Order: sequence, then structure tokens, then C-alpha cells
Amino acid sequence: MTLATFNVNSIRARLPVLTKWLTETNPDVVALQETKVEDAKFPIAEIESAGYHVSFHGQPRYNGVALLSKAPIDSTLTGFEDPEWPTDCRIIAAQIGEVYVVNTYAPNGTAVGSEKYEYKLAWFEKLHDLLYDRLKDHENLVWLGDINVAPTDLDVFDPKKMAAEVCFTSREKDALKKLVDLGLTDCFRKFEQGGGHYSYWEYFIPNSFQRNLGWRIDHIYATKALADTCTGCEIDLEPRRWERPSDHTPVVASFDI
DNA sequence: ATGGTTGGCATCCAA
Repeated sequence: MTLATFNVNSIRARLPVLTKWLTETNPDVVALQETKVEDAKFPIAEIESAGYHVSFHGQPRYNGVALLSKAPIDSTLTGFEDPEWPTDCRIIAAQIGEVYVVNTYAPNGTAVGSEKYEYKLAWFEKLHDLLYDRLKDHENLVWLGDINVAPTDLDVFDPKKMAAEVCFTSREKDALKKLVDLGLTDCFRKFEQGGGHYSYWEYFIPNSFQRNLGWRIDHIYATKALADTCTGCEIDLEPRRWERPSDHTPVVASFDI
């Protein structure tokens, strides 16, 4: 079974890239982020034509997440399911076959010290509680998505420069570590311990992809039981080379399950 | 210090 995460930065703008990639790669499950489309306008037909069931949670203009799966998607949940929290369309979770899948688009944080930065940290605390709860019932759980935190110096192109930048501050890394310490394995790091492997290259740095000025902020985490069956995890650079690419590229993990 | 690019029920906001 292969599971992938891909921040498409607008599913409608990315349909040519996405459908081409689905056809060529044929993953079993795909978690999408930044679909940037309200549910009524989601391109259901195009996704189903590619051979996938689909479940989505979106709003106009910003955010939005979706799950694509060859197998049926059961008991989908969206958001924190807490009326105290805004429904900003960052979380979709479902049972797919033997795996419980949690797909998240973590808040970017915008600027250190801003209201949105504090929201991001509070959101990670809240996600900690959600995952803690789900882990009680699901031995085979995958948490994947645009995590919007680079965990170590190996995961950004210039750690010194990034030290005070959003997505790489100590508070964000600590918040992520607290979630990982629930007992999750970063599948990519099971196979690759070196630096220079990224999943996101900013549009607004000229030729950032060609110069490999990137960040590894798209991750696939698995519970120990599942991570033990993980046979590979790779960043697929190809779609970032295609015409009108997303600023992110997919990450794919394979499991013997 | 600032800019650069991309997307969207847009002519600014978010990333």
C-alpha cells in the first residue's frame, strides 16, 4: 500500500499536474492540501475519472484538504470537531482499509510573534490532543500532510538564516516534537539521514527548485507498528519540473500492509 | 531591509 501527501496549491490550477501524476504513479491513497476550493466547486468528476474515491473539506480561496483513495473511504471526520475552534479546513481524517489516515494542512504562521503564529502553536497543541485520542483506538495510524515545520537543520537549505523564520523556530520545532513523541516515526528519515532533501521550494526565490533552495515540510508519520512495515519513503521531484507546478512536490511512502 | 512569484468569487491577502 502506498500513501502520498501533496500540497497542490489550488486543485483546480493543478489538475493537469495532479492527474498526470496520479496516472503515472498510481498511489493507493493521496492526501492533498491547499485545495483552495469550496466543496460545491470541487472537481469530483476529474478525480473519479482517474480511478479514485474522494473526500474533501474546503472553503473559498484558502486552505482546504482532501483524501483520494483507490479503496473506499470510511467514516470521514473534518476539523477538530470542537465548536470552540474555527472551521478553517485544515484537517480531514478517515479509515481507509487497515489504516487510519489523518491529513493536515498546518497553519503557516505568517510571521513570528503575529497572531497567526500563536494560532499555529495553539493548533499544534490541539492536534496533539486529537492524535493522542485517535492513537488509543488505532494501532495503524498515519499522520501526513503539509506540516509547515522543518524538524532539523538538515531540513532547510540555510538553517542559520532560517533560525528566526516562521516554520523553523524553536517553539514550532518543539510543538512538532511533542506530537512525534506520541510514538510516531518520520518515514522519510527511516531511509534517508542526509540533508538537501526538500519537498517545498518558494516561488518567489528565483529558480529556487533548480538551485535546491528548499524546505522539507511535507511529512508522513506512522505509528511504530505501521512504520515497521514501511518499505520506502521518497520525495518525487518530477512533478515540480512540469509546466505550472505547485511550489510543493509529493512525498510517497510504501507499506507492506 | 527588501524583494521576488503564484493563486484566488481578488484589484489585496496568504504563502
